[in-house]
Amino acid sequence: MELFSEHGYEQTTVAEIAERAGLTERTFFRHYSDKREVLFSGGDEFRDAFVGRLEEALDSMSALQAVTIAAQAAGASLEERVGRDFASARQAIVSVNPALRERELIKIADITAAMAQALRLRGVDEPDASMTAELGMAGFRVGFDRWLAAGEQRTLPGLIHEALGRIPSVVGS
Amino acid sequence: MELFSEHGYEQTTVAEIAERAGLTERTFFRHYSDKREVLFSGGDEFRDAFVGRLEEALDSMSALQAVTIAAQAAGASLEERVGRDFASARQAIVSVNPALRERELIKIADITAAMAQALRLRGVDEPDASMTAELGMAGFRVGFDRWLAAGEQRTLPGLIHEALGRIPSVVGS
DNA sequence: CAGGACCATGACAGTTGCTGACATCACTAC
DNA sequence: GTAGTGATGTCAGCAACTGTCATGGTCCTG
Repeated sequence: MELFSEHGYEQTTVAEIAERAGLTERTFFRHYSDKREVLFSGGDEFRDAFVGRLEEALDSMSALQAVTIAAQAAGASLEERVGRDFASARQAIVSVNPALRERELIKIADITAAMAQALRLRGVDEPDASMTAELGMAGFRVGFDRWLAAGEQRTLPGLIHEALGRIPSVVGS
Repeated sequence: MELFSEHGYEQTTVAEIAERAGLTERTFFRHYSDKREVLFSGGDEFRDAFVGRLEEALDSMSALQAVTIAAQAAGASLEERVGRDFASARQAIVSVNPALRERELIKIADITAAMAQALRLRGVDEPDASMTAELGMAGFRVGFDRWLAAGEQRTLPGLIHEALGRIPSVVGS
């Protein structure tokens, strides 16, 4: 994060990162599958928070409600684990770099696919399972973007809830 | 496509592609920004079909209806321009390769952002603009995936329409 | 405590994607 | 006919990534 903030992501070489960490370049690639992964290390916990909470919630409510709960839980987990300041600094680096955006998008897509699979296992048919998962993730993304907007005071789960709460009127109008 | 089908995407070098095309490797990179782009050459037309149709449709109907029309138009354009067989062969290569999936996802994300921007210019506020755009793209994706499923007979626009038509009941149940 | 089975790291060479710089050649405008 | 423009070739070079082998530490076991 230090090096990326100072010189930008592309201008920072893996050799420099390794040196700053007191490691060899070869060792870096043993810990991270590629250069981009340094910025995505907490991804597994995030996915597990998302999907795990979804599976729990599915016992007692509709699919979309459960997905909403899961998205909010993932947001709460993110807010607690890393905080808004870190998330904002990280996003400033990721959002301006196509290669990093791509990596972020595929992580999100994989979580969406995992949610759809969980819904299918609970008896939700296609295309409803995929659409519901996509809706939930759309709510997360829209809420997340607004959470990092300048001057925003609300909590991430609150913004996610608001985004998903807009669906009925978007559909109805 | 030939080389990728024979040896796989990663096992095919740019030098081989260039040689098969009777070009130099350097010339390849003058036509395509990177190795992945050979498989995404029609992307601009696709995006224009999507966003252009959305802007037209916004004059006479609700935002979600317009997005639905746009997604169906993009689907029709795709079906007509490349056909199901080619799309299927291409997807078989793209879907198994993370690097190619990433490229596909960022193209989709850019179109989604362009749709949200078009909606905002027509007076749709946030978060509704982003949510509507995300909904429309979700419908396209779900429809597209089913279009390529084995044994599927329906048209791509028809499947997109069906996917988006499921939203009210997903929300309501 | 000796010996061996690991596991993380270092060292090093090699491949491939991609870029900058310069030269060449065909074509067009005037 | 000449100058300009655009597409291509040539070449050198960087940086991301990988395979392979060596080294050193830790832990387990007899």
